[in-house]
Amino acid sequence: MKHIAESTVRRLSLYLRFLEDFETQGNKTISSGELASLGGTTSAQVRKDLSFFGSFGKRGLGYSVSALSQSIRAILGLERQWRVVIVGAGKIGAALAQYKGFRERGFSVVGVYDVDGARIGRSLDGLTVKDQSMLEADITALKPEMALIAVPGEAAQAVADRLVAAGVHAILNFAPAPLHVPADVTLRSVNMAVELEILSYALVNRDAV
Amino acid sequence: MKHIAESTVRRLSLYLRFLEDFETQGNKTISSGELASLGGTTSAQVRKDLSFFGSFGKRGLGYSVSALSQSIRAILGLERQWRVVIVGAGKIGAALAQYKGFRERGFSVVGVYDVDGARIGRSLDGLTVKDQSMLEADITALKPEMALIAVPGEAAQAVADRLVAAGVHAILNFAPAPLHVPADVTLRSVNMAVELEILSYALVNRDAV
DNA sequence: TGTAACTTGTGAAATCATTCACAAGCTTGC
DNA sequence: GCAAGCTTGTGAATGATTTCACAAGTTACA
Repeated sequence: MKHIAESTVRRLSLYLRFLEDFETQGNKTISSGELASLGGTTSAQVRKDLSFFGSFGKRGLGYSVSALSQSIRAILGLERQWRVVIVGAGKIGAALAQYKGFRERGFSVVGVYDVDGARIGRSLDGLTVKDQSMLEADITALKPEMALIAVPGEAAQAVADRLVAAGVHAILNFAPAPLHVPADVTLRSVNMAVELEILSYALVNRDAV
Repeated sequence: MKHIAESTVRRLSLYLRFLEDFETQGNKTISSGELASLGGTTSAQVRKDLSFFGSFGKRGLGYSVSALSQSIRAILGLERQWRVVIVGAGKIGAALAQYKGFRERGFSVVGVYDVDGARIGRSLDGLTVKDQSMLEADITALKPEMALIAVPGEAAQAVADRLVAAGVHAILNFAPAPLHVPADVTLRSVNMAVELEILSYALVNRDAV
């Protein structure tokens, strides 16, 4: 298949959320225009995004909410459970470990690790924080597909290297540091300070934005 | 000034981080190529990003690390302190309130609010969680420029409306819900589940990514 | 059955972002 | 002072993404 833009994948994930909300409200069908207004985009954008993957609607009627949800779940690979480990049990790591939204959407946290003795052994929503030295053995045994990095910036690259060596192919990095991984590993980073700085830019350049 | 792409602003924020690291290592100048390799981009991209704002380098030599840091800080509006309020003192809100990276970069958290009596009065790194009913009065008194929303999805739009009515012009939303704000308010959203779903897509479509 | 009102799917056009490629400028060393 | 070696700044070219605009399919209803 042709390469799909990240912006398209991100929007599909949002559409899925709206479809689920829409379904609980008892609606059976939805048009591209309705979906667009929920997500702050345009109906043409919605239709184009979906068209990369096939034809899901009925002309004159719109999309079946349940069928489209199902199709998007299949496209995104959400019909299965994904196992996730979290490295770093500080404030952010602990918050992520206890975040209900992950499990609801099929992401199951199977391990939380830290180097700090004061945190090891602590219980987070039924999960016990383990010593980081157990990371490799656990990855071998539990075969998590994804990892979240929530350690200080200085430690992040070393953690990423260990995760990659142990066989993890997808990493979501919350540490404020640029990470380098091999081409066959997917890496995404969330940097809260960068997000605030973009807001700062917008505030001081209001006319230009 | 011409409109600047968000991708450019985001990279500027990253460059600034690399420049600061680079400076603590005692380096005086840096070339666009070095800056690019730190950030996983190209030297042409770095030069183009900077060229939107002026001419900061010396041909044959590169950029003065300290002068460029300073220039980027000015561009991003980071030469001043920004006051931030956090609405929602659950796991995510509390983690954000205690995140050191914000204060280090000039973002000062001046208030944390919640509706839950069990959380009100709790102390987070010197800040006391207040009842959400005090939000408007505090915004009037403290004049925060930015707000972080870390409440459940269902409550997020109502919080956003109150923030906007009270005069906040920049919002960073961590709630998993689409928010609608007037055009003169800058809104950004961070949705962790979406990030994981993009990883999921990448894993099931490895060849296509 | 026929018509009016919708809505999709999609090439084509327009817009936006990145990469190329090179003239021009600065530094160093002889 | 001059040549060699770098590196910037930037138009032009390329590539990617979004928007436009409309033919074609569907429904509702008289």
